[in-house]
Amino acid sequence: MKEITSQQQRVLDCIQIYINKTGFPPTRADICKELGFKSPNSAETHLRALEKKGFISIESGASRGISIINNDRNSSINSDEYPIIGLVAAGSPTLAEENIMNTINCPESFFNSSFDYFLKVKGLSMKNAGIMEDDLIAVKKTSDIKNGDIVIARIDDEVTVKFFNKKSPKIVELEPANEDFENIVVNLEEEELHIEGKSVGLLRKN
Amino acid sequence: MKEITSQQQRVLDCIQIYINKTGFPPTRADICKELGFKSPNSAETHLRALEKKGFISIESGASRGISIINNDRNSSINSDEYPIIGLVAAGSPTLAEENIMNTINCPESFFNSSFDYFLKVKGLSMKNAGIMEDDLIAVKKTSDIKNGDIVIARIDDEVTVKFFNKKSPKIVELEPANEDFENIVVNLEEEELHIEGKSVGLLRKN
DNA sequence: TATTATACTGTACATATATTCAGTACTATT
DNA sequence: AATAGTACTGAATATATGTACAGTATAATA
Repeated sequence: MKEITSQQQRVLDCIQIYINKTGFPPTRADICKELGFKSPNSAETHLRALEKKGFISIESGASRGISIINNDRNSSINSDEYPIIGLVAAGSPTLAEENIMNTINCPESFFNSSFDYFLKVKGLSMKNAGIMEDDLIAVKKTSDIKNGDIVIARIDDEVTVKFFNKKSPKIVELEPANEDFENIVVNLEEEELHIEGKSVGLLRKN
Repeated sequence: MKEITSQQQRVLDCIQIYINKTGFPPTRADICKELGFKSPNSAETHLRALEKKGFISIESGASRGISIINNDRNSSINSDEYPIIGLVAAGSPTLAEENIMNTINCPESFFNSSFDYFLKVKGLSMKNAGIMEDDLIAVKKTSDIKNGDIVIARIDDEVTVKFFNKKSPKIVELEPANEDFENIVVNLEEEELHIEGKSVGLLRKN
């Protein structure tokens, strides 16, 4: 699979959004309208490029004959198989194979936002937020974090799940939801804080 | 919602199968080809009937503008659609249409056990068990209950989610997981206790 | 330097498609 | 007996749509 360009990604996203919204794929004209193109051939050439690269298939002659090819090898965006990663005290929750305990088949639009993997929770530091040991948190890899979000944070090799609270441009507090645990105060000038992502959902099996 | 006729059901199934196969809805001609009709108007009239009865929506003027309206009742094909039922204080959590708030597409083997519906939780009586307001509990309709199971219990018209604890052949205690709530002691000789099912999993969107 | 890929505008046209109209026939309901 | 719904055939047509052709421009590659 070749690389996708940013414009081609825009077109691909546009198709997916259109299908989600209407239930059927867009025409060339629909894509032009969504993305501001003035010629249907602009959409056409992008579609042919996406087809050539294997991202979509186009039924020749048929109207709205575009379908998105699910290729889970490529991005985690189109995949229905989501990995479960164990929250180990030391080390970043990477998608490296040795950290993947299992996978779960799950619709892409299962939670309100897309997500990248499930994190298996250790400990009870977020107990009062209803996050218990062995719960699976749906994690979206993003740096778009607001105060009050439940984030997966890493300081050096220590990974934790906490509430995010930016007190000042320099100070971030990571707040547990359990009276037995203390706030973690991070001075961004002294320590490196990595936000691996945020929680967009939770799954529990019992 | 009116009743569907057998021919209309065939057309509806045909549309669903076509979408599953190709990724986009069929044309009138496609439906004719699949079902052996000789005139596109045969498909057209069935489509209009299905639209009138609320099974599909048709985008006027658009080609392939058919989309199936999600109605879990009509799910011979989509066995992965589970209803969400609101936990109302009064009344049994039935699958009657008026109680279904929404549906979720979910693999059948998503939790460790099969289940029948999602129950949307009201209140915080199971807070310490990690069950928060608006969480969705995956409920399996069963009477195979052990002590310690989280059950959906009904006494008269009152429905609650609690831990199940059979103290004696006559006495069942329904125990909340929140110090602000009291145990419900049920004397089976005096009151009727209906166990609607038990929790086999939990889903939270945030 | 020539070639290829990307990224568009603009026009044109064959055909794919929705949709209407005119019929026929059967069934159930009022 | 009249009306409405179902279940079709068959033909006609406006328009929705895919797709080719003719350009322009930029960037990267061989």
